Amino acid sequence: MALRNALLAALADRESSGYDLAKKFRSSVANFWTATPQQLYRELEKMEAEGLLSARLVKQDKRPDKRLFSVTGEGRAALLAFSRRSPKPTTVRDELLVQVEALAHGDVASVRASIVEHREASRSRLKGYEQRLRDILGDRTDDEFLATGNRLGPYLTLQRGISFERENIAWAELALGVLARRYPL
Amino acid sequence: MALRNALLAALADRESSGYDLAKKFRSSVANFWTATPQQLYRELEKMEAEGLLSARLVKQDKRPDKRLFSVTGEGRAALLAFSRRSPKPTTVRDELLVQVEALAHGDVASVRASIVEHREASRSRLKGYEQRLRDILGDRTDDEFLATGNRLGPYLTLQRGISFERENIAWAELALGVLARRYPL
DNA sequence: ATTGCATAGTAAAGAAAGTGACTATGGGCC
DNA sequence: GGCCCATAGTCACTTTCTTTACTATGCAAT
Repeated sequence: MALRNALLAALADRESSGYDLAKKFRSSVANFWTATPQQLYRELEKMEAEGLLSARLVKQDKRPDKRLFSVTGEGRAALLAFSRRSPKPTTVRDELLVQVEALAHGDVASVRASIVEHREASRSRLKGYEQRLRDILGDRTDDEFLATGNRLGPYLTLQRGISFERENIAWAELALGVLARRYPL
Repeated sequence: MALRNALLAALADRESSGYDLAKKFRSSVANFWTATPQQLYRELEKMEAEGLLSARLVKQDKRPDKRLFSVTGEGRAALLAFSRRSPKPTTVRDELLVQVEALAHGDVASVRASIVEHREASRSRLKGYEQRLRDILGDRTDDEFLATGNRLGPYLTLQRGISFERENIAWAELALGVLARRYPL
């Protein structure tokens, strides 16, 4: 009931295929909503059946045909209605932090390795977000963009993604420092 | 397959009832893992059936009887095995950010109100975490605690919760500032 | 006297999500 | 020629989660 809205939000800007959306969910939407490609394809079918989306088949020469989805009037109405509802509280699922919580009952060396992995993944996502931010800004400063730009929503969610990843990295450094001190190699 | 580990982590420290766990998941574990009471009761049953937990009935005078769960040897082994697995990537579900992403297609006044609500909820959780941190530290400084304390895991996850909520608040301020500028009341 | 809150749970349907395998085309690499 | 990668999906199965609605007890406030 909520993935739909993330899809409507993504499709409201541009017509896309399931494949395009899967990439977008992997690279940027994952910041605030995660979904697997299978989920997307399933949900897109349902939404088309319910009249929120319309689809058109595009034949391609050099690659497989694709279906491009776009938001219908009904879909736009649903998105507007969603924007008026009070959003559910954020939910987080972070297995690494479960491991850290149980540090005293687990394998410290292994958890330490997981923290390092996690930090590297955050660094890599952070780079992607920063690149994307530069793309949105173009040659404008943040301030010029905020005064006149027309992709405020994506700008704001991107900022949240950036600060989240920065905090992930800072936290990982803290945790590794603590572990180095208490559990020397 | 993963909620169990969060439960094992919570129970490894102290024997608890389902009700206790529900409170803990609401107030602190929610930082890195969310679960409803119904999920917990169901999972606890399964885990007891599989031998990861043992339960004992405690009769109470002034309130309903309760069942206290504790981790068995098998449960400890499962937790150790979990700590050695590579954790799945963090997943986030944040409806507010979906609304913000679709700002241009939604009701800005309503989204603004949601951001304010969200900020207040973060402030309140932040206060709770800071209190909990003071409880863990007692009269020690962070540094003394890190040198000798014995609840390092909870300390670290709490730090992550605190920085997360601080960033939520800072982001909300940013977003409200941007909206005030672009969509004056 | 009743309402509301905290404690302590249970039941069961239905929606959503995750997992793994599979089909197909074309391009580039070695 | 064989292999992997990117594109563009589909299918089936299973697990997990959410939602809604229940049962009970005792305390405190109005």
